[in-house]
Parts: sequence; structure tokens; C-alpha cells
Amino acid sequence: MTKRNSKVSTAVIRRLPRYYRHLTELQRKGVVRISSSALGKSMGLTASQIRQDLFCFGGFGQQGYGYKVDLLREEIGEILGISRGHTAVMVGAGNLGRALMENFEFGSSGFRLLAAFDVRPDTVGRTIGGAPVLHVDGLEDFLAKNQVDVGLLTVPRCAAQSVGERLVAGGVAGIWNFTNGEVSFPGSDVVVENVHFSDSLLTLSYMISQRSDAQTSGKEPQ
Amino acid sequence: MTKRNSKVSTAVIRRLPRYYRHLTELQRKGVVRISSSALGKSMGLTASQIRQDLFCFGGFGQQGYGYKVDLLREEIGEILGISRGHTAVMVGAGNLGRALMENFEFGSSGFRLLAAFDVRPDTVGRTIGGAPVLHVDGLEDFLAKNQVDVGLLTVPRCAAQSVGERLVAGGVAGIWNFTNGEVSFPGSDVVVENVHFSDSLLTLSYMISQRSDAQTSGKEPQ
DNA sequence: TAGATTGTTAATCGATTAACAATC
DNA sequence: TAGATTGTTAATCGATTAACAATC
Repeated sequence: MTKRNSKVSTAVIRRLPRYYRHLTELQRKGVVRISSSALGKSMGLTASQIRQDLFCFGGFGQQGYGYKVDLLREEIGEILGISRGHTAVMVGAGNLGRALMENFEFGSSGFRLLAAFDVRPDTVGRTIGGAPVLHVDGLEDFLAKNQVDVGLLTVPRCAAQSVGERLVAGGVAGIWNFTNGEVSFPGSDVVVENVHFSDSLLTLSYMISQRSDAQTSGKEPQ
Repeated sequence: MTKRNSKVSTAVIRRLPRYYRHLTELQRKGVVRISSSALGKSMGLTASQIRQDLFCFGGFGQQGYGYKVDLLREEIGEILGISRGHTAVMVGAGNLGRALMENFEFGSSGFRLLAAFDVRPDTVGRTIGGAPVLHVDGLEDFLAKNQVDVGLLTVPRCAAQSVGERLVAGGVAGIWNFTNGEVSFPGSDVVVENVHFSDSLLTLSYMISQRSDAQTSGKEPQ
């Protein structure tokens, strides 16, 4: 039960949501118990790595038995902060913003989307996916009156930095950035999480290019 | 000019799109030349790491001078496969799919979106962002008649695996998966690139939770 | 109890950083 | 030329893997 939380590497942190997702799936399938080796096999990780990862946070298993799926899922959810009642606002209710409002289950990640902000008259005033779309002029006021943990950037790239600064000034702890540009807030300890679609596609582009190179030149027969 | 391409680590590969993005931005600003240390400072990397990364692919710089921005950008673009004329089809023209069709610049990553596929009668037949929406029944036929490199999964999670299998059977080299679930194609050498929104948000959730813990307990005054 | 599997330390591997000769 | 900065090898650091005693 040792807790040696001090400085968990980002490599480990990025795996936690995957664990959570896989455990949720296992629970849905009715699996009650799982060993590190079985979980590793299904996730493409080594049993050692899973035990080492979990060891960063404490002992959640039972020797000779493995891990109780529901309990481990619960613990990892707790580590991720799912039960902290986090809140978010979105700025930019264009196509992508609306898609997230309508489809993305904020609740599954422990978030509540309080409102979206936009400038377009045909969008302001509507309610999408349960959240109201307000005029962006009211952003500062809203942030002052509500505890908002995360600001979601789905504005056009050119507006990203300035809107981000308004969110940071308003006191958000994190920025979830969907614009293809970089945003940065020096002097602030706000956490920025980027979702760069084009980085993702270019990585895929590289990998399929390699593949066809290998085929063409007859290398790597395996 | 040594090329020692053999087995470039994924850590390096994932940084290439970032280099490309930053160099594009520098070029747009009219910067002609940059040193590894200046680029490192602006990207939050060490000069050493940048030179080491580029060394995987060859010598693109000039001693005593640095790197020509346009040339380095061009070279990295080439490595990423941007000029290979990659093609893609999308399956699932719901909110998210439409948002990508209308907003995402496939061309900037060297891709052409040939078509989207859906089942809804009010969507099939339309043209969105320059690409036609066809009925998913015609997917196999389309894949047989066109060279398609990447299949884009924007269907509901429950359909992801089966639609993915149809794309793989049709011969795509890569799957760009936007569904929140996992897809896998054992026995195939297709490359899967996941965009897991919830993993991203949960990572952010963890990081802001840590931040508030530190504040509350007075730890890490820094 | 015997078998299984964790928690935890030690060993290995790979990625990042440092150093410096080459050279523009 | 002197100064700057790369290309490239060596050293360090951190993450993954292996090992095994603890124990359910």
C-alpha cells in the first residue's frame, strides 16, 4: 500500500486513461477479476509494466489473485480525478464545437460542460447538447461567477491565443486546445492539452509511407 | 548526409509533425534561417535533441549557419510523406465527420478526401466541404475502383470495428480512428492512429487535479 | 498446503543530453 | 581568419523489463 506518488512520468500518466477505458470495457463484459499478464496481453503491454505503473500509486491488487476489475477501475478513476466534479466551458460553437457538444460524453470523464460561447447571432441563444450558447462578451462575467476548471478552445486558429488568454485570466486551470496552432501562457501555471488533428494525420502519413517503401524495395520480409 | 533511417523511434516520429508545424509558422513569419538552439527554445526542446532527431534522416543544416527554414520544412514534409498524394475516405458523416469535412484542411497534410460514406437518407447525396457523401453500401465498390490510402472512422463506436474491417478488406493502409473505442485488425499490417478525445481530457483532468492537490496541501511552493 | 500473482527491487535497454571535432 | 553551429560520438538519465520474495 506504499504511495510513492512523487513525480509520476508523463508516460505513465498517458497510459492511465487507457487502463481506465479497458477496465470499463471489461466491466461491461462482466469480467470480475484480471491479472496483470491478461490485461497486458489485451492492451499490448507487458505485465511488468502494468504492475510498475500501478506501483506508482499504491497496491490495488491481491497477491495470487490479481486485480478486481471494478475496484481497479474505481481507483484509477479516482487518480484521474473523475469524481472531482470538474467543469468546463467551450469557446467557439462552430462545426467542431457543436459536434463535441452533441456527441462527446463529458460526463464519462467526470466533466460538466456549463456553457459554450460564440459571436454568431444565429448560434448565440441556442441550447446544444444540454448547454446554452452565450455571447462571448459575457465570458469574463461567467468565469467570475462560476467555478470553471477547463476552457475548451474550438475557435478559429487566429483567435486561439487571445481567447486562451481571456480564459486563463478568468482563472481556468486547464486549456483543452483543439485549434491547429500552438497556444502558450508564460507566467501562468495553466495546463495546456493539445488535440492536434494534423499532427495525428501526419504521423499516420509517415507510417503508411514507410510501409509502402518497405514493400516497394522488398525490404523487411519479416 | 549520412542516412541511418533504420528504426526511427516513435518518440522522434511524433515530433516530426511538430517541427513541420513550427517551421511552417516561421516561414509564414518570413524567418529564413534558424539554429537548433533557437528552434529548441521556441519549441521547448534542447538543441541537442533537435540535431539528434534530424540526424536520423540526414544532414539538413549547414555548419556555422544553422538550417534554412524553407529547406528544412521541405525535407521534413518529404519524410512525412506529404507530397505522396495520399487519399482518404471517411465513414460516418455525423456531426464530427461533417466538422472535419468542412474545417479540416486535408490538403495541408498532403491528403485528398475523396468521399464520405453514411446511411442517413438526408445526408447521402450531399456534398460537404467539396467531397460527396455516398451510401455506405457502395463502400467496397468505391475502394475497389479507387486507390485509397486511409480510412477515417467517424461512425458511432459500436460500428467502428466492423466498418474498420471493411476498410481494411478494401485495402486501405491506415485507419484514422476518431471513435472512443479500440479497433484492431490482427493478421493485417494496417496502421491504426487513434484520436481518443476522452484519453486527452482525462490526462488534463489528472494534471489539474494534481495542481489543486499541491495548492491545497501547500506542497511544491516553487 | 501448493499455486498463482502481486509488490518491489535490480538489471537492461533506449532516449535524451553533453561534448567536441568538422566545417561553413 | 575567427566565430558559429552543425554532425556525430560518448555519457547520462529515465523508462521498461526481469527477477523474486512476500503473501493471498
